[in-house]
Amino acid sequence: MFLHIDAADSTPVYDQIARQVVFAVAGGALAAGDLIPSVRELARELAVNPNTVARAYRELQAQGVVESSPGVGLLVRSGAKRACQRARREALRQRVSSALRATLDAGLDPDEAEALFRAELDKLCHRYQRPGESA
Amino acid sequence: MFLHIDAADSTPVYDQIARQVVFAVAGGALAAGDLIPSVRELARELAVNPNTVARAYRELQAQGVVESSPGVGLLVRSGAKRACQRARREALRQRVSSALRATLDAGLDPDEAEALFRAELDKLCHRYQRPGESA
Amino acid sequence: MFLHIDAADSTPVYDQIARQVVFAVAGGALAAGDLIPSVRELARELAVNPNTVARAYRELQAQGVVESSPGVGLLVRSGAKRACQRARREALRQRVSSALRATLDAGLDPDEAEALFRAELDKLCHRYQRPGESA
Amino acid sequence: MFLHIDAADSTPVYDQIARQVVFAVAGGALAAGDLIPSVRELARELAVNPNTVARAYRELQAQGVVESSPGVGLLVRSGAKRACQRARREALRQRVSSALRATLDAGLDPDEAEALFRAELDKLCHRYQRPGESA
DNA sequence: GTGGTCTAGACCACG
DNA sequence: GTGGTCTAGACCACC
Repeated sequence: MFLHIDAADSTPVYDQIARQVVFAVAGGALAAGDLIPSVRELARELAVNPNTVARAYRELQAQGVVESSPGVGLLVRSGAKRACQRARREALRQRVSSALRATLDAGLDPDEAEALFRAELDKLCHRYQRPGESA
Repeated sequence: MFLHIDAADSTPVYDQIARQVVFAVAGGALAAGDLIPSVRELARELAVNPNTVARAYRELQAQGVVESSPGVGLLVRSGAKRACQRARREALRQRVSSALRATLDAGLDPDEAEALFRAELDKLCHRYQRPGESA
Repeated sequence: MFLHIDAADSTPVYDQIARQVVFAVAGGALAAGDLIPSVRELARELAVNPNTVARAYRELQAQGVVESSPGVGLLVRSGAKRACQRARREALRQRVSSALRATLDAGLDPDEAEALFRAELDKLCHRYQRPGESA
Repeated sequence: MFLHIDAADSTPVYDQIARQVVFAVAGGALAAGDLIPSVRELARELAVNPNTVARAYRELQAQGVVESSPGVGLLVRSGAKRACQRARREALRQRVSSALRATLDAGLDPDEAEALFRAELDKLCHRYQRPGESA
């Protein structure tokens, strides 16, 4: 399963679920017409309250990412991919922007902000790309 | 006054106040022994409830940033500067790190993350440094 | 319920609540994973304002004794017991130490301090152990 | 001067002053008819607000420990010594008693309370009586 | 139902 | 004047 809940994250669980579904559609892991996991199944897998999953799904329906097919489940809508990519881009942009704003507000100059950014990026890349993996 | 409340910010008002005091101490705007603004005065200036300011100040006391001098006010503690600088650095580091993690989790590769970062940094710098100002 | 408020005690109500929860964890009356009484419930039982209980609980969270499970309640954290025992021991030690220091500062010699201590201990033990109960 | 202010002590400064005068009378450091330091002089020595000293002296007058001699100052009253000794005894008794009560309330049994007491007494005696000093 | 934030206003202790 | 405590009640997010 492509979903994971981060208890340390301050964003609500239902938001984490909805966001990850959007990102999965944006990245192609979920394609138009695909069935997403049932509320009960996902709730069991993630060990969260079914109401929480249901709320995430409700928001995804409201955003037009999925649609209900009675008796079948929730399907990824045909036009959803492009919208999800836009949403993903915007969400990331906002997050990066606000982190930068906080940094500059705190009195660091752009060079220091950049150094901070590079240090963190290097740290994180070691998790995604083991040294020597990609020549 | 060095404090401003951002109503759009989802972080609680009392947290914004406490954080900005910590940053002011880290940056030297407030030095050891300085009296910070009184609860009532700051509440009036920021147009918030005195209890909200009091809560921010209570947390600053708990963190050891300020200490109460009964009948006088709250004073910046002598050893606070270094701790505040550490706290500021760590807060910024965490924020940048989590923004980057979200970016990479979403499937962007490091180059795309960097491009995103640069674009936002350039946007923000125009607020801090008018074009052509510094060669 | 294991909690009681002593109105005659000059220590704040929220402190009495927090301390008693710490002591309950230290003594095993509350175990890791246990749900502590809800803010509203405890406020009703003790006949104090919910905000007062909330403040006690906030401090317990800050101390790492309990953690919030959104929509569920406050749970005793897994590692809390040992820390609570340490905190309890230290609190008692400080109190005894300061009473003794005051006694010696006042000019009583150690033997007089000891006599005073024994007299009070005997007085108090009669509340905990009826005369003749234990040889 | 026999007075010292402990900033770490949570009891108010004026209380510390008044108490120490009472203890000085009880111990004979101040005798009936002695003049206690003037408000201004003591305030300067202790580096506290004159109002604070004045308040301490007001309480001492109310308790009948000192009396005003217009144009001269405040004198220790003739009958004060015995009352001060009683007050000192009672203050210490209460403090020891409340420390013991807290200890027993916390679940320690009398033997543990005694062990705690002895440990602290030994610690403190090393400050008052250097090893080998009194055989 | 849960906790979390905020407002409003009273009262007290200290200087 | 200062901070500290407590009450009362509103609104929100989450489950």
